[in-house]
Amino acid sequence: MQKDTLCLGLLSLGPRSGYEIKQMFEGPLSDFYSLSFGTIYPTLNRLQSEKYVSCKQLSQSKKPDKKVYTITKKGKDLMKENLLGDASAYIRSGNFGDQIKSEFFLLLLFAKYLPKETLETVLNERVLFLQQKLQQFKYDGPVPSDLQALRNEKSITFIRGLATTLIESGLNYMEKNRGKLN
Amino acid sequence: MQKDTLCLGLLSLGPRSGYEIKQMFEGPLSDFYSLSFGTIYPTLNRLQSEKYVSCKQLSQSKKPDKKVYTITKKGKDLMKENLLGDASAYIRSGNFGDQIKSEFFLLLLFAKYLPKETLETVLNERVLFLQQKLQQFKYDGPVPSDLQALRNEKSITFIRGLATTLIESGLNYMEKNRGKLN
DNA sequence: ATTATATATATCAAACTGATATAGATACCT
DNA sequence: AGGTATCTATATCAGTTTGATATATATAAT
Repeated sequence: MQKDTLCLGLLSLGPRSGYEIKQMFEGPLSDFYSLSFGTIYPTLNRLQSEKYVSCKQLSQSKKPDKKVYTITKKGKDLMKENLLGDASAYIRSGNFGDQIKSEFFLLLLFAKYLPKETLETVLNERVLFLQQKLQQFKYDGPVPSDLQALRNEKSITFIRGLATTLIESGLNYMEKNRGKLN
Repeated sequence: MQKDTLCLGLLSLGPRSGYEIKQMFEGPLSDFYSLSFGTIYPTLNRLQSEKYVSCKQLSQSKKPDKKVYTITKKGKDLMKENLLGDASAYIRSGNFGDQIKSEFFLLLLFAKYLPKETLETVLNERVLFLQQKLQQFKYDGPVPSDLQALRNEKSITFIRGLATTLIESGLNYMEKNRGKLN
């Protein structure tokens, strides 16, 4: 999915600044996709110059000003059109896997070259990390408005359930089988 | 993990050409990491000029010549040193998640903008893909030598078991809960 | 005061990808 | 015999993306 469609999609959930969009990519969304500032800011500027989003400079007390972007009618139309194109391209491409770069799995692959205690630490930290992730996905209390906007999406129920299931079965497997690595 | 360490690590499993390294990244390894030709070839050339690998031009019948790279003692030393550094950096970084770009999850997130039948196709194709992946990970018969080299690694038993568990629980969840997306 | 931290925007060198070019060899079709 | 397609194999590069850095405002802590 191109960055334009993704930014427009996130803005369709409510007006946001570039900084807030980045924050969405650092919460639970980070497990599925991410974009850096170097991509987000230029994209928003271009989308604005092409009238797909409008922009209001907002003064805040206790914080620096921010530029809040709102998706326009033209932007929503483009988003829907692109989304359809992306889905068709996804289907036609025949490539239904995710693009993954996993430092953890590479370290496991070359585990035999690592001291035993280093490997143990890597595994322990990964388990702790996954346990935290699991709590995040299960947590149902109040969250910042950026994340609440995501959470209001109907499909998020399905996605959170899937993430929870995957992490739980992964943790379970690791705790039962980590002995095989020694 | 830097590309140098990764290429050396793969060459430590046996001599390979750039094309064969790329093929390893297109098999089961693709689910954990990947590098493109544009990264692999320049890396191998540099590693050779710095004596971390040696290179033999090989004539083949029925196929074009290939350049087969073999890791040197100096290369193995660098690999082990880098691997230790990578593991320490991983632990210190505090970032234990994987970097993921998932077109599938983004399409799910914006599912409400997609026609019902498009969403159904996306889900059906993903399920078929995962079922194939599962068979690949479970398959224990003969494979090309590149993949056999990976399979001989002791840690692969753990990794294959983990991948199998994750895919199975994911498929199970999707088949039980996909109704929630309508 | 100084340091640290958080919010916020912006830019850019370095790295990486995806596409393309080139080329040898086989295989199939007409 | 010529044309097309496919697979193996190496190489390059424009365009994209990241990760780091710069700049600035404001609060909080030492």
